[in-house]
Amino acid sequence: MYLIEDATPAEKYKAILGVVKRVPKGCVATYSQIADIAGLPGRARMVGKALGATFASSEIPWFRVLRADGRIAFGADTHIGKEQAMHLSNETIEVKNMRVNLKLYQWRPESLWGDSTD
DNA sequence: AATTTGACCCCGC
DNA sequence: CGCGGGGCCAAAT
Repeated sequence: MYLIEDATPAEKYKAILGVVKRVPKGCVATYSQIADIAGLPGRARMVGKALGATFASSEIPWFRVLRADGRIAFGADTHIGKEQAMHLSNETIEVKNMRVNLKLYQWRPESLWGDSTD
């Protein structure tokens, strides 16, 4: 059986980016969540690495990835930070003080959450 | 080849 | 909310 853990770094990055692409418009995910879904639990940092390597690729919704507390990973005074906040706002995601309410916008993949009639 | 760095996270205090 | 400490691992020094 193929384990992503045994794959080359390049393959891991591809797996990570593949998950990021699946984050739906209007939703956000956290670095650790992406790592977890990609089959790489505990590798949140690698998600940042992967995104940085393919930075601003039009195919990848990098701006939908936030830190564990819902904060944007860049300062409010940085160009990239403002750009990310703008992208999110354009998707009707409310960004206050560089932070998003995960309770409201976090992506819930059905494969992991099952069909709860919450 | 050893050390540091980085779009991170979790725990305890 | 803030700090320190440990974990994580590929890439850059």
